[in-house]
Amino acid sequence: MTSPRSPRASPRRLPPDAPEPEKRRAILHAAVRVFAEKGYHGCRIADVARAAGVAYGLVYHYFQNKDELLESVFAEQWAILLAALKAIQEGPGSASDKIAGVLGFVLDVFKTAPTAVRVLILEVARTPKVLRSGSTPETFFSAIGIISDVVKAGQEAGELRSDIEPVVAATGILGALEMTVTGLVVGLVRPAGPPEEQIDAVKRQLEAMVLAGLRAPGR
Amino acid sequence: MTSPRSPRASPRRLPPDAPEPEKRRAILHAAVRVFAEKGYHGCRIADVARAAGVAYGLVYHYFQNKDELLESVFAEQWAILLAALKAIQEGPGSASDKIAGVLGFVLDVFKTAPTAVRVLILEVARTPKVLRSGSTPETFFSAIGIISDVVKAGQEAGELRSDIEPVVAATGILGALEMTVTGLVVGLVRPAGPPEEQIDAVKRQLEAMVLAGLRAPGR
Amino acid sequence: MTSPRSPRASPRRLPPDAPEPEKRRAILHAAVRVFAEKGYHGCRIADVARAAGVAYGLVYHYFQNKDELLESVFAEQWAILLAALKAIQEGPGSASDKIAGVLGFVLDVFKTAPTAVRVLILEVARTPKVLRSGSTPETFFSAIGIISDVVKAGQEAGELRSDIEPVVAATGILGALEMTVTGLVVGLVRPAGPPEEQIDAVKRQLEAMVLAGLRAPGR
Amino acid sequence: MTSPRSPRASPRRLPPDAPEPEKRRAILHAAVRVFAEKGYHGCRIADVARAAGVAYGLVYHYFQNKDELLESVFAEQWAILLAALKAIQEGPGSASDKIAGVLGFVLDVFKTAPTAVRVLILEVARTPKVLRSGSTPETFFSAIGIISDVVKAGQEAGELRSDIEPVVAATGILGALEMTVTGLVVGLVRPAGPPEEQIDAVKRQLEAMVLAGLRAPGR
DNA sequence: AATGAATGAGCTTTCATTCAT
DNA sequence: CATGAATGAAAGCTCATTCAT
Repeated sequence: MTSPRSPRASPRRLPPDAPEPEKRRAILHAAVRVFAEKGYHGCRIADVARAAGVAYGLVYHYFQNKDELLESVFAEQWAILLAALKAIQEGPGSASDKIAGVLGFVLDVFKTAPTAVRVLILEVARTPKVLRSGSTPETFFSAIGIISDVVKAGQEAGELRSDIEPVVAATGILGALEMTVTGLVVGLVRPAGPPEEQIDAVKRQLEAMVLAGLRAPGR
Repeated sequence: MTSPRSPRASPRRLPPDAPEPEKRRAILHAAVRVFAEKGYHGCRIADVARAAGVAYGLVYHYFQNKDELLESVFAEQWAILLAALKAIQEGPGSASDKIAGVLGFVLDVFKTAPTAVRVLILEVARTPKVLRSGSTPETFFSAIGIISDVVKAGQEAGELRSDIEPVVAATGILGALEMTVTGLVVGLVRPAGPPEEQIDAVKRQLEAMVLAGLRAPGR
Repeated sequence: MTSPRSPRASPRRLPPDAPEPEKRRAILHAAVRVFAEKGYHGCRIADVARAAGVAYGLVYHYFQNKDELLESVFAEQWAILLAALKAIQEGPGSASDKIAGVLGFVLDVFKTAPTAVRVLILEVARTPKVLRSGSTPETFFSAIGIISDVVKAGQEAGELRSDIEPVVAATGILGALEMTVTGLVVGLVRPAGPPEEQIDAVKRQLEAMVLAGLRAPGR
Repeated sequence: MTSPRSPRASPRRLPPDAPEPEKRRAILHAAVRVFAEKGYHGCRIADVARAAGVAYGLVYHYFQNKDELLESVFAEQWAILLAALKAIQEGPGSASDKIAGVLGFVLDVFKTAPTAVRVLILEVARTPKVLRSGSTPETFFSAIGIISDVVKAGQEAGELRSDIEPVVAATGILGALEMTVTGLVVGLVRPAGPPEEQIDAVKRQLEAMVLAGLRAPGR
């Protein structure tokens, strides 16, 4: 990985107006599945190509190299998450509502696309430093930043307790959320009832716990 | 052709009474450092050998292969953590005290041995499922189990709220803790003041937040 | 950690209709030469690749591993021999004619391609049992079987003596043939005259001896 | 193999009067068993040491290196065979008697020590050229030579046919014998009856065939 | 004599990347 | 755009051999 073999100039980006080629999408989606199953390092380009039903070399037609492929996968996933977070942040409602909204959103996505979430959870921010040169870390920081801002706003409004730094709060929230999803993914957290309701139950409990931990005294 | 080479008779395990060879320790410690720096996949056996100051082949004298080396590293680290968790669980004090104790322990270890924690955090439980065939997953489950038991005891004593399943609570606690440590590792969480006090501050805030989230109403 | 890496999906076998790639042939032929010179264990894949004039990795593109390469070499050589034996068996002539035909065929092949014969002689059927898991042993048994059938037919026709079990006879015939070729290969058997005639002389003598040993009394 | 790492001067030979150390014998015998099972290249010094019940390094105390160990094994086995051949040659009886004696001797040895024969059969004269620098090939030639002399004597006495060169005859005889033993080893040749008698039956048939092939016309 | 930990060259195998078609 | 054969550096693993005890 990251063997800087030939820092080719052209970023291989399609002209901004052209629609994204169908096969590029196929590769990207296949990559998500394969990464989810074997992890970034455990999979070969050949695996992705096969899963996408395209030829070996085509991957290199659309992506500079393996790293860029990973970056693209992450970028796409994070873009969705970030957009949602931003929408929630800028939307109406109290800080508590917004935090609950974030928890709910992630768990809902997990209900419909557990694989994608799994990749985000298990691979992001777990890859060696070298990889950290792309856009991934900034994006990760952004996510923390948004939640952090929501918390700060809540504190200033007197709704949330002020003795906890927003960054620490945001980190704790995301951590609890992430580990809960991991628990679901791994099968550790497995409440009674049909799958759908299981997740809803977990969502309610997590929400209650997190909000109680942040609520300003007397509220 | 390769005659199946009778599946390696000696499990390469030292007799249980013999003291651990000095060089074995050296390799294990070196592995922690190298994994921390480059990640499991990013490092070569040669790196570990060099860092340990031993010959290449000696690694294979003490460990079956790269995987077993990783397993051993994890096993050792987890053993320490689990022992501490158990000691806290069986010790005196209320459920809140014990939970605070767990948070404090992990953050204290981080203060003195951030490298080891980093390996545990960034590499463990982030490797594809298949890998989970060793002792790692059970150990991870054990950790969750212990915290979960502490929570349950607290609930039965009326000290902690009962509307949250112990497993969900335990997962949330560990998640918040882990992400906080990650934040410290990555440099995201970076409160003012000298390093020592920074961590103490984070510890206090995390503790307050977590306990408030679990406290039974009216307490 | 090595995710089990789904057992190599493609058996690396070309579709039965496609013509064999030129380079695959080149590798196979080079392998024969190199095995002949250094023996299976004494040669490296690098040697074969160099002798074939192809890149290192291409060997692994066409063959699973070193063992499979050896198997392929053997399979090819044996296939030729077996086909010839079968043709002789099913052709016209008495049992004696057919046995003489077999002796002649092998020694003729040796005249034109001593290298290939050398590989077959020195490497085949001399490798530990375990190795025998491929197709080699069955093929070897087939060869014995064919000769054995020829002998049996000759016995039933009253042409050959009946007090010797066909299998024993076949084994003796092939053994004498093989050792003779080995003697020629090693330079032990070295009659006077130019090479061509040397071999012919040996052929006549071997034939006379073998047939006299099998002839039915009174013929 | 044969990496001429340090052509140490001392041949590691014990003083000619001293009795052979018990452990040296143990190693030699273990080597025979292990070679028989896995072949020369398929076995490790560790295998031999373990089979002999001695420590790793002791093998190197008694033998220069792996090659010398193989040489010693062969030398010992061949010495037995050669001594027997010579005894037969110099003993009384006609050429036919002597040839029958050779066949009988080898098959008898096989009855009592099939393993040792197997090593001689399957490993000797099948090892890459490089190894041929020791005493092995000469010994092999000697065996052929002795039989060859017996044949020649028989020809001069008018007992055996003269139209076959003694070397060719000797090669054929040994080849038939060797392949027959191989057949027994591999389980290909498997006549009816209890094991003991099976071998005797094979012996009689082989003898009849070989002698008929060599007898002078009119005898 | 005996032991087995220690060494390291060498070999097999993998797989990201290139390129001719 | 698409293909997949071809390349070769890199890394894991083996095992003969040495050496301190």
